Amino acid sequence: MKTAKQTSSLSVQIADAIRAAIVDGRLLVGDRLPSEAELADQHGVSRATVREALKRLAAQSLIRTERGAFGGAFVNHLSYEEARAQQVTTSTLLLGMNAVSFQVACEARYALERSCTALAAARRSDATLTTMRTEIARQSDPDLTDEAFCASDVAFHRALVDSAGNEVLSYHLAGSVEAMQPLMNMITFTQRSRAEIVTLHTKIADSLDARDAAAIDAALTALEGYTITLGKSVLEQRAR
Amino acid sequence: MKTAKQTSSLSVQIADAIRAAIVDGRLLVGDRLPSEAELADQHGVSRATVREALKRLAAQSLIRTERGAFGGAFVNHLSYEEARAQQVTTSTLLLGMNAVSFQVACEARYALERSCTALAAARRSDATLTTMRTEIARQSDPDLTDEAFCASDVAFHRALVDSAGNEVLSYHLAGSVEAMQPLMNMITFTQRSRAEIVTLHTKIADSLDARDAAAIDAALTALEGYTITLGKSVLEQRAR
DNA sequence: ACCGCATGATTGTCAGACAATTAAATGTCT
DNA sequence: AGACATTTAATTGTCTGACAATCATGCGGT
Repeated sequence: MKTAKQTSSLSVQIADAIRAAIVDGRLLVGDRLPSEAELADQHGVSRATVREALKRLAAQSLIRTERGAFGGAFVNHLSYEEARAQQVTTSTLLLGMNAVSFQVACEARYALERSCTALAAARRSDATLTTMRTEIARQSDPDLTDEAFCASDVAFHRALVDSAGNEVLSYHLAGSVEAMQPLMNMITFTQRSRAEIVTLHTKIADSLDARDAAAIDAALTALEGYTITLGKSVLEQRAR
Repeated sequence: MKTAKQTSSLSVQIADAIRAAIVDGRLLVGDRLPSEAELADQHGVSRATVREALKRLAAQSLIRTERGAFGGAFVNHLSYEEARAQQVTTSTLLLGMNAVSFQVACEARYALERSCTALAAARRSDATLTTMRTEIARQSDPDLTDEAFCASDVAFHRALVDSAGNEVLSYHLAGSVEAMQPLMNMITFTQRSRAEIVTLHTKIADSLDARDAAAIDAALTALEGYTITLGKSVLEQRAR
């Protein structure tokens, strides 16, 4: 795979060494790393270099640091929330930097979201259904700002994927849905388009209520088509 | 959203400020940030603090640094590869640290993978099909180590998701498949289980060749069931 | 025109210092 | 003895100043 990384900086090498120790279990969650001074000694570098290495790991939420006596760097417990936040940052930037067309992103997002329909139909709970109905009601308010409408849209889809009752699936899907938000925010929602979306959301909620996976699938596909249409019209308008 | 982060360290604050500038476009790909000395002046901190902030951003692949005259920190172009590598690191740790059951992880992974079947059936290319057939042939070699078998398995599924012809979808799916590898490595493949997997892989390739999305779906579901069975037997064996 | 070399800008690393924070140990009062 | 205040020691956060390594540029010599 990767051979000799010719000349990566010392701080990178140290960060890689510690990361490897965490990933393959030589350091467990909650373990305390040696103090910065000790690490500096062990690796034969200055404290500043060790600190840069630790900051790299902290940026990936692999470790957390506490100050004071008996403080130090601890292997962090990566929660679903933290992991999702990082995934969203990465995915958002990926979409923004690679000139991904709205259509391709949308296609991916809805293809992914449809992967929860079968499980959701089988396992749906009243809690997520209630959330979905609540968000639909909110989306029907004409005074809602575009931003709030988008946020409610995300909450609605989040509830849908949570209905599948699989945390790992929720993590992946919620991440991909949220990462799309900057692109979705390009769309200014007219009252007519909002009504159309609310209609489709209602269809999704009703189908989920009835445990009809195929109908959820169909409604999501319709939503995908409509969203792409909206995106195209925005692009055309912007061209002028 | 988040208001006053009471007492986050200066390096975190500076990293957040720069990250925000990148995410919402005030800094574009390829732009050069001010030198460390200038940033230190601007923010009224020492160079060491600025450096720690930059290392945090570098760890997320948001920037890259070059040495020498006219070097400095540049806003990085986040490639699909880099993004996927980060996603895999995060997801792998998430699975490892949260005592996710093999069954739940498997269920999520195959649910996600099935989201590419419709598009893959519609757009499949000879290139990906060839890759899949090649990997199947490799997997039929009885002398293959468990590790190599797993690697080939990943390559096979990677080719399947690439068949959908949507880079964004490939990024998400390949990431979730790869993140499962440490869990998959727990399974020691007997010759009989390898044969069963090769059979199902062949069915997937044949169905993709025939553009039969439903059949791919069914084969993936069968593979999911078989994998979970294997996982269970490993757990039982380990209990003794 | 070509080669080599100095030069300046910039990051990478180091050493040492001090401030801030925090848990534990110690002391003090009731 | 127990509650409360103080000291202490360990540790991270930050600063300062320095030097080494790297590299585009331009200058000078041939």
